Amino acid sequence: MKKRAVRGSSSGRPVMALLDLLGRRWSLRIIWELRDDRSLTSRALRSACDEASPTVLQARLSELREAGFVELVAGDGYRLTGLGKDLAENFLPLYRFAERWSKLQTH
Amino acid sequence: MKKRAVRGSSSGRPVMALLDLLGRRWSLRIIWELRDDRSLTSRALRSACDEASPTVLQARLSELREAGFVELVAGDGYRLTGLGKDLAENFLPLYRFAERWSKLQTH
DNA sequence: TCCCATCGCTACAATAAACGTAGCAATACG
DNA sequence: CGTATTGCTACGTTTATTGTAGCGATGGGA
Repeated sequence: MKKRAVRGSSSGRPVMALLDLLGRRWSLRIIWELRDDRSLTSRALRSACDEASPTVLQARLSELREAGFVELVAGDGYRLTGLGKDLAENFLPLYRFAERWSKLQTH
Repeated sequence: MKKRAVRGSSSGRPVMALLDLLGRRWSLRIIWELRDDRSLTSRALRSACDEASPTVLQARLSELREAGFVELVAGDGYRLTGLGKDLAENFLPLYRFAERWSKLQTH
């Protein structure tokens, strides 16, 4: 029998916790959809995310809110916090890489 | 009845495909563990990844190899390709962010 | 007031992904 | 020959995600 954290892999070093949070389904996508100061209602976000299940979207939103990356503004929907924008900024090179990479993929 | 891709969310825009690949469990972690030209055997990688199941690790490795990010060098184990290093480079700001963020978390 | 649309969010059964353990074939070294 | 390692797979169990439906609350008209 092996002991395991609630959702392991984040034991110890700090980077792991973020990789663990972002390595869940739709986490990266949500941040992507909220980039550039976009604000989306829960349903608009669901549409943007390819009609993903509201169950898991709410779960991710809760986690991202608890982590301080996302906030819910009454009457305006979800959007990135200052910290969340900071995170998204750090994603920019990754997104640019994705563009280049996708050209290699479809060749 | 809704039609859905094999592992959806990557439909259409190119960035999605990468987010989809990296948004799977252990993907980000594997790249992290292979950073800085490290080369790890499958079992060493398993140890590094908190004894994750070899089933899923092999699956991720296959996907990452197919995507051209990781390669298996006979007698040396797994390591990042040139493209993989390029990807890892684009992760650097994210890792640095994680360090800062983790300090806010544990407060 | 009533109707109706929308909001954020949840229940719940069905399906897919990941886990944990064990072990295979291949290779290398004694 | 044995033994240890490599990459990798089988398979039953557990966990995560899906898909559909619907809740209570809120805001506008009519």
